Amino acid sequence: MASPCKNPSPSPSPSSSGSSSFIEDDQSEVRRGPWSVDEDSLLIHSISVHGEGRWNLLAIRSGLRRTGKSCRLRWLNYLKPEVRRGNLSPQEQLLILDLHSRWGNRWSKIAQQLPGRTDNEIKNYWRTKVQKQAKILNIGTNSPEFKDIINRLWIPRLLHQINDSSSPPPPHTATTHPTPQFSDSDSLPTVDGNRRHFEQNSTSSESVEISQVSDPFSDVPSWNHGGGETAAANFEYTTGDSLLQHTDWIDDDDSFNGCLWNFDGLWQF
DNA sequence: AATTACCACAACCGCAAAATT
DNA sequence: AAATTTTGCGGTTGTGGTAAT
Repeated sequence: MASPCKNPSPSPSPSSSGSSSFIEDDQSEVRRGPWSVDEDSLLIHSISVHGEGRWNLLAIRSGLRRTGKSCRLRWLNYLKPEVRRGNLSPQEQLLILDLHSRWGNRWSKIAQQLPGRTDNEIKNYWRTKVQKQAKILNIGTNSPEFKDIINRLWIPRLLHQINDSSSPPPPHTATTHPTPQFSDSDSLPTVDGNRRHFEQNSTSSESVEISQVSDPFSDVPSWNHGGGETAAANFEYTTGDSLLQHTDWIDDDDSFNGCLWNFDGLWQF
């Protein structure tokens, strides 16, 4: 395949460089690879005149030597004014984790719940952040173990970040965070304007609470500097049906713990 | 300073469903 | 009703940028 590139405001004028990253055999061939500024302008103009849709026709009418498919993708994933760029907020990450637990790899469906985010972006997030960790831990993203990790470690950390950003730092004494219900819940995040919140499940017995015996984040910016004790051990997850206590597979396996600390990287947004 | 390894993500592909002719 | 075209989706890839060595 010809070569797209990480190019937030494409692009270094491929036509002038003769860059090898463009497949452009002759004047009649369709272009592939990164879009140039001129192409973007042309596409935007063409859409403003003809509107979205009928992408093949639009590609022809615009004079772009691109496939309709390529035009559509460029517009939807990059040029469309609503598209938001930049790091996913903790709230957005939380939502993605939750929705993926319900819907699996239904990226477009998940993206619909995150205004301005594209399915491609969410997919990339999942692959680069979530799947990577599963790979490091040598477990599948669908495995109960991995879901447990998400519930125990990832989500509390995101909640902590959200708390930090939305209110003054909580006291260091034990705090209780109301948390969304993940994975096993039928409740869906709801939209309140542009803000989202999670509806507590009607059955309070299923609501998830984190009782922080101590706050693993209060003193250190990242988790992996503590040594023997895992952060997981500092949480209890009450689900009503079960009290998720730290499991043997977490605490007994040093090599696993070593891997677990790789979660730190996930928070470096 | 040079090299290597890894990361992030834009853009591609194939396929299937939906819409149109 | 069948054929064709368009649209949308999920998976994958290639490469520039960056960090590590």
